[in-house]
Amino acid sequence: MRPSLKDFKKKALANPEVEKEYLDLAPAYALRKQLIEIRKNAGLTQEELAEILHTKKSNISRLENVNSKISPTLSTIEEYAKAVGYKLQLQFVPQH
Amino acid sequence: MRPSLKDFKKKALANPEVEKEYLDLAPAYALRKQLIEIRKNAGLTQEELAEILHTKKSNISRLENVNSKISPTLSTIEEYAKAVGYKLQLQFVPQH
DNA sequence: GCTTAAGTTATCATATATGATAACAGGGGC
DNA sequence: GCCCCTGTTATCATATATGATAACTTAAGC
Repeated sequence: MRPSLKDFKKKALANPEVEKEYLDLAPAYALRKQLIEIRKNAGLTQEELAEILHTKKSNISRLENVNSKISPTLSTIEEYAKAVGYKLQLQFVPQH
Repeated sequence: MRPSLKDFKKKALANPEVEKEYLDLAPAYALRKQLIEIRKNAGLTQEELAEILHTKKSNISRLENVNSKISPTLSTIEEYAKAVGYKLQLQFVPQH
């Protein structure tokens, strides 16, 4: 029997309730999921997107990866979004 | 007679139409204006906000300044927003 | 089972954002 | 006029994001 952290995550995220908590928990996680989603919408692989952005697939992976500890710059996110046909909008919403 | 770049900017931004073009032109500019706006809404000076964020007012100025060439990290913006009572929301909107 | 495609992880080099300090500019109040 | 408050700018040191390369995992296809 192998370790099952990945399995756990997969199953947990398949549960809509857990999913929501997961997204609420850390906005950074939500970002990664959105990035992946819009890239897939564009029908691109990490490698293809990397080429458009003149970088390498490993860097795209790092950007999308939930386990990543980096806090990307706005321009990185903006360029990523643009490359897959989206534009980034920022909104500041008052707390409560 | 003194150079009037600042005057020009002040007058230009006072014009609603120019204002809109200005904001459309570069999202980065819009960001700076929003940052200043939410800080003022919180009734804080740069120095007061700097203290909350455990940094210095010169760094806050750099962040807010339109002439700044930096592309801040998401965490920087998030922490700024939180400190003045807002939360940051990211939206990816399809082009056209 | 092998191969290929897609994504991950580790590592290092480089670029850039951030922190700190100091000096300066402008405005308002007195 | 002189302060004080607020924000700006320049500079340097440090932290961190990004780029590049290589090796690895996993799944899908045959």
